Amino acid sequence: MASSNQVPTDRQRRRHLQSREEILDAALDVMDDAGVAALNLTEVARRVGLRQPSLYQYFDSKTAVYDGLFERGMRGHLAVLRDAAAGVAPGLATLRAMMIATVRYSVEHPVLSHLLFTRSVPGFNPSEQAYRPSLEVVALTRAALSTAVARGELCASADSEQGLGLLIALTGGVASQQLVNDPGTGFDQGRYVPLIEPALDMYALYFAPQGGVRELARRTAP
Amino acid sequence: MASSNQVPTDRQRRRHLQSREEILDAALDVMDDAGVAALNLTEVARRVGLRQPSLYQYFDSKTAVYDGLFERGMRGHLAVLRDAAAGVAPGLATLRAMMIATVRYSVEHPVLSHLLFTRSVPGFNPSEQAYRPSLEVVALTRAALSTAVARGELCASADSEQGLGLLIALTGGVASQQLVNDPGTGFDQGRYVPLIEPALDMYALYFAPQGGVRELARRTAP
DNA sequence: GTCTATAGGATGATAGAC
DNA sequence: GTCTATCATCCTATAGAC
Repeated sequence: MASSNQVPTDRQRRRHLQSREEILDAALDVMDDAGVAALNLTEVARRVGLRQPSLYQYFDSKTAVYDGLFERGMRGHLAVLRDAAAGVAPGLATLRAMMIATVRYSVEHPVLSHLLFTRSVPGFNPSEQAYRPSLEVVALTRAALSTAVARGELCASADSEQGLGLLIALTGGVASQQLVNDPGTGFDQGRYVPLIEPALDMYALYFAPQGGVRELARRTAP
Repeated sequence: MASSNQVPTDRQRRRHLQSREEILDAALDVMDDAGVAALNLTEVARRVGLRQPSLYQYFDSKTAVYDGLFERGMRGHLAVLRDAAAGVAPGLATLRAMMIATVRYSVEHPVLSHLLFTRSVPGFNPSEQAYRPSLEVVALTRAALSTAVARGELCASADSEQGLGLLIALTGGVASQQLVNDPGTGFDQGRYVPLIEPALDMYALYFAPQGGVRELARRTAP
């Protein structure tokens, strides 16, 4: 009895975390209906079957809810990238799989990608912990670029800030165009999703290895 | 005296329109400080030297203010594109100038580009009139693509929905990366702005005309 | 942990005097 | 056209009972 109401049991801890996740689910629903910047704790509480003040047992503030979603989104993105990379050969094939996975993740989680990849919520800045997974995402991408160069699939200049920046710009550009111009459509039906493959071809051509097309063009120039 | 308080004079009309523009200026300032979704009519009125209810002489609602800004942004974008196209040769050089102008416009007007190119304001949808200039933007871009093909600077497949989509994705991707990852930095200092040139090179290489590098690579393949 | 009650603000929009 | 006054909400967050 000494510690019965002092230290929570594992079971209590699990239930608490489970409730947090349910609240985050509801918050996602609300934002999906009303817009990312229109998160409303009263509506979240209603959907989860609680009164609004009860949410403060699970989150210290509205910003903390945003932060929880941000962390969930970043972890999710990292997870699908790892999955994508695990299923294919290293190097260029991995880059391709990662780009496709990122566009798919963005299209299938429009609210999260708005929160992750834009500055659409006025007061909100993610905590260091919530942001951390994205460092791993960048590290994975750099590693895949480096491997593609080592395997002779891309020229050395691809493994640079410029090469990384162009890849990210292409990926984000395709995903953003799909979300803005064809919202509500899934990955398989999206009108702009098919731009992924030519975008990747374009990238691979531009960073073709030495002896590739650019070198050929230079050598055969008049 | 018969019509003195019925039909406004030209001078009155001009002053009215001028006040509208001042209100839009103040609204831009507010959004620049607090975020695009945090537009606040009381603060706008304060900055323009009026009381909040007086704004309703110039705009029917808060949404109408957003719409006025949207139209201004679209007209501005169209104007810089026309300027950019007017100063260079037709075809590929025009495409290059238009892409640079678009990234510059986005970086120099971050609030407007957020409003124009994302869905960051929950309830807001632009009116047909406000949206109209963007149709002209697309028409200009298509024309430049078509001209570049006709001049033999790009292969025929560039003048397609795919060619247009890739160009827009590249442009928006670079601009978006600059705004998200390096906000507050100008066009000339932006760390991601220099991606424009390689992005254009990448595009031109991918859609190189027949007899260009891709054709060469095919012919000299083992 | 959940509730009721409420503090404490902010905000969009309208009515009506001047 | 501009103002004061005010309506009508809506929302985050806290206090304290159970």
